[in-house]
Amino acid sequence: MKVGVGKEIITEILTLSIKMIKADKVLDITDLPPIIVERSRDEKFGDFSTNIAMTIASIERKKPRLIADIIVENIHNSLKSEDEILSFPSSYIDKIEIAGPGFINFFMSRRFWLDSLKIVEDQGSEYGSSSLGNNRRIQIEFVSANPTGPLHIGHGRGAAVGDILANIMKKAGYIVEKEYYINDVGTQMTILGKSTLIRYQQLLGRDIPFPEDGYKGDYINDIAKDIIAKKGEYFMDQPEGVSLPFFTEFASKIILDGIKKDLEDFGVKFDNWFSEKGLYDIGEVDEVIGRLKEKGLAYEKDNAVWLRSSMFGDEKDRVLIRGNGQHTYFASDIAYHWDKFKRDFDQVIDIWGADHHGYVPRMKAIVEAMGYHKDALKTILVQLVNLKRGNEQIAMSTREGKFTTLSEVVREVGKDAARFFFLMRSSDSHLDFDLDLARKESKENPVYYVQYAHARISSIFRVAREKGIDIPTGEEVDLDLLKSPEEMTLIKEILSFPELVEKCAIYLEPHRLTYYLQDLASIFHNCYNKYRVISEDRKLTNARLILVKSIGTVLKNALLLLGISAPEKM
RNA sequence: GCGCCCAUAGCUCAGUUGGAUAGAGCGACGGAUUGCGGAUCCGUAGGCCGGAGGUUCAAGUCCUCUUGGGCGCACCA
Repeated sequence: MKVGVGKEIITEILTLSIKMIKADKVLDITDLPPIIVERSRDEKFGDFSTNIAMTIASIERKKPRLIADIIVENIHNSLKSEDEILSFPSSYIDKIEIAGPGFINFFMSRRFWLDSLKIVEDQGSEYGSSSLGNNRRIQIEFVSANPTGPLHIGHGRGAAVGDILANIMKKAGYIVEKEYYINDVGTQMTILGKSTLIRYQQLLGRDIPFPEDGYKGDYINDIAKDIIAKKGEYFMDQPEGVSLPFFTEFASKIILDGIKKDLEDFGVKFDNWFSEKGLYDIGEVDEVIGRLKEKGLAYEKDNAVWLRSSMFGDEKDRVLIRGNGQHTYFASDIAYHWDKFKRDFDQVIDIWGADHHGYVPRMKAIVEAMGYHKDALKTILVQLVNLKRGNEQIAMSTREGKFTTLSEVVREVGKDAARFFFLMRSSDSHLDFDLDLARKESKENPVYYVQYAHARISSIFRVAREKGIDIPTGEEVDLDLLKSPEEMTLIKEILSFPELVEKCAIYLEPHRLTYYLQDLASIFHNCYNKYRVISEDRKLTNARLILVKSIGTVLKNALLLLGISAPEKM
């Protein structure tokens, strides 16, 4: 018997029914559209709905309600049939209605929901997993900030989105690799080295101006001091050809270590740190440009090498090697993505700040030029973050080196609140991050609200134990005692979790998780205030303990996906 | 000038990828506790989905135009 996701049951019976209708030639269905079953948006419309009658109607040019009638009648016959043609008991379906322009609405029985609830306990921490991904390999690349300064709050949002999406994709049955691409060559690195060198010289008393485009943050001074402590005045009279490479490497290493530390404190761990410099070292950039030339996709003009990206939907061709012989970042990005695809990922996902959106068509173009389907690369653009304290906006200026860093935010509000807040909006919406709200310990703060629900459940079990009530297992409990509409709503919400995880994975929209958690917590708190879990009625107590335990499991599993703690006490 | 994103309740935002009577949180107002955590709950008010056309059985959702905001348009990164 297949218990659980009701959609599967409904899809099965619809498929069977339509097959029979076709076979009996009751209806002439030449071109069957996909059968889509959805959770009904309103209780009045039952638990599951399908618009299949309408989609068939539009193809066959018949009346939708007529087709719905035929389908429903056939389903009734199947349900009544003595032959075991269905993989589930017919008592799982209470009622089927045709409504509106031709929707078919399915009302599931209490027995179906109560039976289904058991899978939550059976699966425990695995609950919510699915085989959607079929072990397909995907890579998610995110953050990838230049090692020229500490991560700021915008990187934090990207980090949260990437890390949590990775957790979701794993839960949905993908094999996921998280990667950070280190831009450790090029102009910005040179500027970093120069900035550090000049600070070094200034600290040692040389009166020289600081460059306009230099990195002005205090951290540069700190690094310069560090070099003085280790090397003294050695570099004061060295030629730039000697000192600059040292300063560049020294500074970038310290900054990168800082980035790693910040990410670790934020709960983000990468599987792979990929160096751009490494691409040059093994000659991959030149190799890929050579191949593109062979295929006629790159050409020389005006002393530079160009990619024929306009052939693939980009608005113009782009330079790969400049007239002065230097590669553009685009060149190494091509080599990098070529390398990614060589590593045999079924899907590559790049998460970028929205200010890079102009780059998307270019990258898609190159993926196609390399012979892959353009959807093999997906990009998520994360919009910017405004930091606020209550109603007051906190000014951020990266140019001047005064900006709120990720580590400052994490230190102030904690990792849990920060991760949750970054996921409170869809990625393509601007995000106002209210530091005051993130610290508040009341229901206004959604993180506390959700964690509180979990702590409250833990507390119920503490009390139960104190009263000598053993925590029951599903086998010995009569779930049929859960009769109130609020309890049914809770059960249905719990049972929609696997579906939610799949939706997050399919649409690459991890923010849905925080909305789900708030809904679930709210329904639980409501029910909690209305009914007592622990009462004189031992059987009812047991049934409710099972329900509450299942809610706790889902809250915990969802919080775990967010990388947020599920506290027993707060 | 061209391109991308956004516009939905006073505020901040969801909206099951085209479905039925558009939702939540916050804020406002009014209520709830001899018992499991009041760090909670319930109720009320609040809408021309920025505007105008179009596509179809059906549009907040898709197309065109338009208004306002954000961000990009280098042989920069």
